[in-house]
Order: sequence, then structure tokens, then C-alpha cells
Amino acid sequence: MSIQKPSIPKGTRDFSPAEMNRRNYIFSTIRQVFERFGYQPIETPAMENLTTLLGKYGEEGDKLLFRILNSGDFLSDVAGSELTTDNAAKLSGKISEKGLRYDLTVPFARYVVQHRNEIAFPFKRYQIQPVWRADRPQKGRYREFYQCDADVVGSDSLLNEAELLMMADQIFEKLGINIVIKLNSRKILSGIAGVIGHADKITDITVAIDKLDKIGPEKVNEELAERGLDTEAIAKLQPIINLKGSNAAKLEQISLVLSASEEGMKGIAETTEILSMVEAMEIKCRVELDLTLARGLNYYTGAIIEVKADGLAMGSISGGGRYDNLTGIFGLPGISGVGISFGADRIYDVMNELNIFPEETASSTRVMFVNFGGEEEILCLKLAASLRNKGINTEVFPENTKIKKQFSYADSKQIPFVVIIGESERQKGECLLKNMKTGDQTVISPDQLIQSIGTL
RNA sequence: GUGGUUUUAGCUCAGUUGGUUAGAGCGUCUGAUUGUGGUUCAGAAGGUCGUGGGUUCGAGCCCCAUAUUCCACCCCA
Repeated sequence: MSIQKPSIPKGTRDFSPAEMNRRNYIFSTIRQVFERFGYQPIETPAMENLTTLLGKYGEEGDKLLFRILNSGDFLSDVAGSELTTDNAAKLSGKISEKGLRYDLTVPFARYVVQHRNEIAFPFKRYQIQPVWRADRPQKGRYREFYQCDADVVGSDSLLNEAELLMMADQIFEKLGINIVIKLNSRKILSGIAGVIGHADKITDITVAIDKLDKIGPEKVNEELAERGLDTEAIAKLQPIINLKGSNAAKLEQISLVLSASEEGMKGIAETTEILSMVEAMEIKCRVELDLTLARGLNYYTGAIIEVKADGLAMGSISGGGRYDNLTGIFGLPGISGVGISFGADRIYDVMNELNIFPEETASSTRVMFVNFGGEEEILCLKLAASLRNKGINTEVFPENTKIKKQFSYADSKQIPFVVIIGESERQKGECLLKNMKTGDQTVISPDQLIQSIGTL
């Protein structure tokens, strides 16, 4: 067998220790805020039955599912005549019955239905796991990436929506990213589609006006026409496309257009309530009503949420919304859910671009002992054990090699403190503590070292 | 899935119309310095030029296929 160059699949990545320290910083920040709001962790398998996944993300989503080939003799049920290139779609159903999860929301819905008797509602869960999409990779888009989801099922209260926005606000504040939360309502969009006489075309309308930022109003109108809207309907959409002003002003303008639509007015009332709740909770970031926001329409039924990093050319770093009947597909109707998902990989990319990772994420080790071997080594091991008992990440260089090499190691790992105990220090009962950042060295007693280093 | 783009040392990249032995910076290692990293100086190691074919006396450079990177579309965290 010839030697092959090692490689990893397209759109996947390895993470170095330095990257993992930073990624873990993001994950733990998110986890901490989730738990602060009373969400509890669950995990689900990387793979689900294809029957669970198929048809939940639209036609486009089905194409992006990674399918897992059946084990063993996967062709046993397939006739030779079926093995033709134009039969691929039908064939894949016969040779594959499992797939990698595409998001965390659908597996969660499956989980809720399957465990309904063990769950006390409302059920607030969070889930931080990788998902896979057979998409073509580009900036901020990977085939394997982590989602950090928080969802509530079994509560219709808009308080949940408001809390999700507060969590996003707090997470990004902790991480130091300036964000804008964009808020929309499926009910408002639906009302608009009804009022202009094209209730059936809601998807076409939203897909087109979603591009407003990117392609401008003229092109949007062209696309609306291409998607089968008559000129009268397009004319009626113009006030919505050109909506300006504060959230309150926007809501007032839309309510004029939507007065005849019960659903639309309900969307306005809900949105107003969510906005007033987050205001009461003193949200810090900007929350902007944006009717052009139309992601995930396949299952959202109420609020639609999206978070963008302010002033950065990066896709959304977080998204979510309310889905009234997701569990209905799995045989449990009448359970409403609302959730938000944080894209950890994009958040990493944003923080990297802004260079805002805290210094301490560079290394997890706080203290390193230089190793002189012999009795000094034993002494260092004892002291290191004491430091670890105090919760300080500590290592003893494993070999009695040149000091230069040991320091060089500490430097490359960006360990902030190095302790030197050679023969003379040991005999005098002291140790030499070096601050690697400033270069300062101080002589202190081992007791002082253990006492003081936590505060350094 | 459609269109374009990238790939040369561990990393970032040069490499002329196709012509001897493919270069630089950074990093790594060794030494100057046997108790001190990050600065400085000296030296060394490190390359099937993404992979497989083809054209040619001769290919890093031209042609074909394929993988991969990034970008746009579609869609999306």
C-alpha cells in the first residue's frame, strides 16, 4: 500500500490546544449564561434515523443531510436493475437509513416526544454539540460546526422570547462582541402576505425581501415579480420594504397596513410585548424590528430572532424563534417551543477577527516549576501538589534538562509564572518566583508561594 | 447543486518566454550563554512543487482529470 498524505474531509477542521482554549472559553461563557437562566443540559446522538430528519428542513435541507451507509451488505435489498444513475434518490433510501444531525432543534423535538412522560413542562434545555451539513464551505461556513441551543417547550408565554434575547445580550456582552438583535414575527409576515392577496406566496415574498440589504429595493421588486407577484401586490409591499424609524414607529406603520388581518395584528401585539419586556429587563444591545428577516421559515410560527455582529461582514452568529407545532410531526401536538442557537464557530471567527480573546485563554497552565532533578525535583512535586490542591493549574517540567530549554517551553506555552528551586534555594528554604511577562524575580518562602500565587 | 479561484519548506509567500542544484521571511533545532524565556548574533535541518495522467530533448510553469482552499449564487450557524 502506498503512503498517503493524511487529510481531513472538506469543511472540517482540527483544533490546536490554543484554539481549544479559546473555543472552550466561548462554550463555557454560553453554558454559564444558559444555566443562569435555568436551562439544563441534554445530549442526543450524532446520528438520527433519516425518518426523523427528512422533510424537516425543506427540500434544500434534505440535500444537505449527510447520510450514513447501512452496515454490512447494504445492497442486499437492491435489485441490479435499480443501480442506475437516474435512480440515486430512490436508491439512497434503500441503502441508508441513518444520517448525521443537521441541527439541534429537530433532535430535541424528537427527544421531547420520546421522553414526554419523564419531562416536567415547561422544559428548558440547552444543548452544545456539533452538527453537520453537506454544504459547500466558505467563510464562516463549515460542514461540521457547533451549535449551542437553548429552547423552552411547553410554554406559550412571551416571557421566554424575552429571556432568550436577554441571554444573547449577556453572552455577547461577556464575550465582548457588539451585536444587534434583529426581531421579526412570522405572524406579521403572514398577515402581510394575506393583506396583499398572496397568502400562499409567503415564502417567495420573504425570500425576496430578505435580500433587501444585499441587492437593494429595485432588484427585490424584480425578484418579487419573477416569483409571480402581480404589480398591485408589489405596490402594496412598498411601504413595508421601505419601513423606517424606531421600532415603535415601524409597528405603528405596519399596523395601519395590517388592520384587516387578525393574524398580523396578533404578531404586532406579540412583538410589542416582547420589546417592552426586554426593555424592562434593561437589555443593553440594540434590538431592531426587521421585517426582512426571514430565516428558518420552514418551522418558525411566531417570533424570529437573529443576531449579527455589529459592523462585521459575517453571517448571523445566532438565530432562533418560536415554533408552535414542531413536536406535532412526531405525534405530540399542542406543544409550543421557542429557542435560540449560537454558532460557536462563527463567534470564534468574529472574536479572532476582532482580536478580543482574553489573554488568559492563551494557556491554561498558571505555574511551571523548573526541574533540577534529585531532591529539588521531589520538593517541586510537593509544592506543585499543594498548588493544585488550591485549584491552580500547575506543571513541573518533566525532565532535568537545560534551564534555557525549560524556560523556552514555558514561554511558548505562555505560562505566566515560573518557579525556580535549585540546590541553593532548597538549602536556604526559599524559592525564586519569576513573572514571565514582566521578567521580575522575587525570592519568597514556599509557604508564601502557596499563599500568594492564587492572587497573582 | 451552478460559476470562479487557490494549492511550492511546519506557517506566510516569491519563483521571469518552459532550461543547470527551487528561494525568502517567520517558526524549529544547535551554538554564542552548564541558573533564565521573550531581544541579538552565528550555523543547521527541513521540499514526491496537492494528486494522477499527458505534451516536450527538458515541466513548479503548458494541457486533461481529480482533490482541496477561498469567493459568489442557492441556502444557512
